[in-house]
Amino acid sequence: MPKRVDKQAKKEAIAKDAIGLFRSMGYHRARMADIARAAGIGKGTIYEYFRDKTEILRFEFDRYFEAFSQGALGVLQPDDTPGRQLLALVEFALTHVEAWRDHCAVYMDYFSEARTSEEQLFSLANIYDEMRNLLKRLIEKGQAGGEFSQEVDPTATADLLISLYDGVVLHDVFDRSHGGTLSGMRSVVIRLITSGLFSEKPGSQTGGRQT
Amino acid sequence: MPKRVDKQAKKEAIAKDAIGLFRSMGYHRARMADIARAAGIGKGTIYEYFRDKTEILRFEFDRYFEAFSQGALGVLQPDDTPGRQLLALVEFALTHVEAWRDHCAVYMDYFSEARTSEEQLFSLANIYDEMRNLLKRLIEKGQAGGEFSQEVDPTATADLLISLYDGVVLHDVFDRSHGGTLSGMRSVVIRLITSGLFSEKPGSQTGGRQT
Amino acid sequence: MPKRVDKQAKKEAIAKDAIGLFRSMGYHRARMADIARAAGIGKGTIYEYFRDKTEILRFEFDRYFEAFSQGALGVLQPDDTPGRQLLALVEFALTHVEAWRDHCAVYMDYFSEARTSEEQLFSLANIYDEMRNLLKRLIEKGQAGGEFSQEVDPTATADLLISLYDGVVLHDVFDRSHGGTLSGMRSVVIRLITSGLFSEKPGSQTGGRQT
Amino acid sequence: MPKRVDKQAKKEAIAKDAIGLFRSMGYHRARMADIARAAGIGKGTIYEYFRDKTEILRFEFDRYFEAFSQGALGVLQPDDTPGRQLLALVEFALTHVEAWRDHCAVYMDYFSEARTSEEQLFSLANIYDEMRNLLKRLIEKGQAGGEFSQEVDPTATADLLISLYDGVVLHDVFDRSHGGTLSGMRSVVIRLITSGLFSEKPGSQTGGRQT
DNA sequence: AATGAATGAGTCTTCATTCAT
DNA sequence: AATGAATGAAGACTCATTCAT
Repeated sequence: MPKRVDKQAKKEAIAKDAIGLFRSMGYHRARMADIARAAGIGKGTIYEYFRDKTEILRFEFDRYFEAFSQGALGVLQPDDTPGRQLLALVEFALTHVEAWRDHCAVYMDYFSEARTSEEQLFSLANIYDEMRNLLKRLIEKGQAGGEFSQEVDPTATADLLISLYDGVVLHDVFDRSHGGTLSGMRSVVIRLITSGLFSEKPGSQTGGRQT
Repeated sequence: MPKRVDKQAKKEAIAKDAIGLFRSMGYHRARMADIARAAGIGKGTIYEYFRDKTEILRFEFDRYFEAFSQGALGVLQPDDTPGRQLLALVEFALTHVEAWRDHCAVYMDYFSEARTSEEQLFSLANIYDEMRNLLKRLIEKGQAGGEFSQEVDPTATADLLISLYDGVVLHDVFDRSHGGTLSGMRSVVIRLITSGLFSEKPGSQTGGRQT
Repeated sequence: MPKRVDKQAKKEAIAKDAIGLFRSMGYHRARMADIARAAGIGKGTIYEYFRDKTEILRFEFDRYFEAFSQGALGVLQPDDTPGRQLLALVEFALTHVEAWRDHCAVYMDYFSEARTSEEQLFSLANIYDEMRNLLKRLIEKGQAGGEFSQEVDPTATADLLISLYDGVVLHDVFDRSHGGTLSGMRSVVIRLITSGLFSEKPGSQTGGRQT
Repeated sequence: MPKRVDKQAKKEAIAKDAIGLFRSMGYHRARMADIARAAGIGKGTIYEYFRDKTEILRFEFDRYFEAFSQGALGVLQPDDTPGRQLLALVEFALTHVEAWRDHCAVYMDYFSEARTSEEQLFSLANIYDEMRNLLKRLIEKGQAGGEFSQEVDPTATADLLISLYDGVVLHDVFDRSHGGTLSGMRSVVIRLITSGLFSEKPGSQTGGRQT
């Protein structure tokens, strides 16, 4: 039993070091030898813990998404209104990006790999579906209770929110120079979701949107 | 006396075929031989038009971003209010995604490559800066005129909108299965930006969650 | 007939430009495109005058060796003693190196290519044989007349002189930095051949060479 | 726990096999696959020991020159006269050519490569300088002691001797057919250096041709 | 369990040569 | 005769993976 734990711990340690390397030099540029060096082990040892290079990526992103799922469920207070729950989710999502910065930087590599992988080992579609359904139900409930606007399509909105999340992750990688766009972005996201960018009396303004 | 060829046209044709291939099999998986076959030319001929593999990617994304920049400026009616201009930009951005679907699918490969490229030939930062400034000025003008909410930070908002765009591009790739999430997303995006997801009288509800 | 002359002249012009290029960047590093550019013609045009790349090399070194042969014969005054004739040859050989500096710099490339060429198109062996025989006969005649030392083997001596020539050519390429070793070397070579490096009364000194 | 290998010994073994191959088929014609086969290893294994193809060449010629330097110093008996030392050096040099025949055959490839190499990693100039200085000092000492002729310039003479060596090396490659010109050449070289080719009383004869 | 030496399939890239114009 | 666009065979080099120790 203690051996098992050690194995699992070492596997996680290797993967963590690998992700750190992927972040700094990219998944494709990082060679197995680099990963081994970063993890302070021999090259062959990696294969005692991972079938191949992509499995390291998969392993870490399974953890990433698992943590996201768990965390998302954790912030949902059953007694809250759907609106509050949605905002809690958004809040959590941004926190998650901050807490998993290394992974976010590798997000594109992961997607890129996942998209063209021959074996459909990557469960991206599932993860998306899961999140989409969660959000969809939330929105529908909110619409039923009159809290959310009736005008939006729940599925499309769910997709939009996921896209927004993906975009924030993606964008954050490139604007590390800005010194972290995330902190400033939090309140804007909340504002956007609650009442949009326009000032209080939207009235006739929106009606005129040109085709 | 030698063979006459429109070099520019052929270069574009090769790159276009290459992007199509990158879309279907991914940038890294596509070998130069595949590109040559897809373009109906010999392997060596590619090098008559491109220095190396990455230059194909760069070339096409320069076109992509150039088209975006030009198109974005094109939809801005000087007489419109900032609000209308912003909505026009959003509208255009979504159209652009639809018109450049192949490129969008390769977006991640491009970013991934650009991020870790040794040569800093990729002008991603410039493009982001350009768009950010454009949006920022628009928002500031809108705030000055009372059309936009005073509560949001212009820079953060610009970042958010760019992120939203990137996210839509990124996400669209994976939900091709859905049969195009874009069409449904358009109205939601407009709604989100104009008045948020909540119904008209959100009042005090949101205040509770903001940490 | 005038056309013929033009062809021949152009062929020589191309080859000359090519040799200049070989000198500066080496035979292997110089591409046909470089040669064409240096000659101010199209890439394909080279093949109107030369079967392939090696033929340029061969053509120029045929000229080099032909000029050497002709020149060598030219300086041989039939009335001179073999000793004077030998010195005249040495004198000429050094002059030849100076006059064909470009070729000398490419000497190694030529030898290297000639040595491993599949087709035995290169007439190096013939040239060596010719020169060896010329020198050998000269030395034998000189020995018969008492002018040359009886102690040396004519064939070995002929080889030595050829080696000396090759060495001077080879060495000269690398010591361009010295500002031309050739001028200073002339008198030393003459001295070496006439009476060696030791002072007049060699007597017992040479006898003692160990092993 | 992993395989134990004497890296240095294996590196030398590979390089030795490679040089043998270069001798028979030339440096440029030998492909990495050929080298691998000759060394009885896999293609990739070469790169565990050498950065690239030229490094094999460099490595072996560093050894060649190092052995020459060491050997040359080894035959210099401090008590000997400069004349005897010079002859010992000549003797050694010819022995060295015989002992390093493979390398001599590749000499031209090496020079050719070294001359046009972009990286100035090849230390040919240094080696030449070192030998030139050694010889120069020797000659000067011999002149001071009256053993060598005062008429020759020490530097030019040193250059001449180096050239002679280079020439012998170079020439030997092409006359393998002769069944080894070296043995016969030894006595001629000694004779040449000690007292030239002419018989004892050259007197005024040489004076007439100079210039 | 751990290792790193060995491997060769795979990839990009080069460049002499051809040939349609 | 002249050209340069096109080509693909050839070659150097990479790197994930294996396996003997």
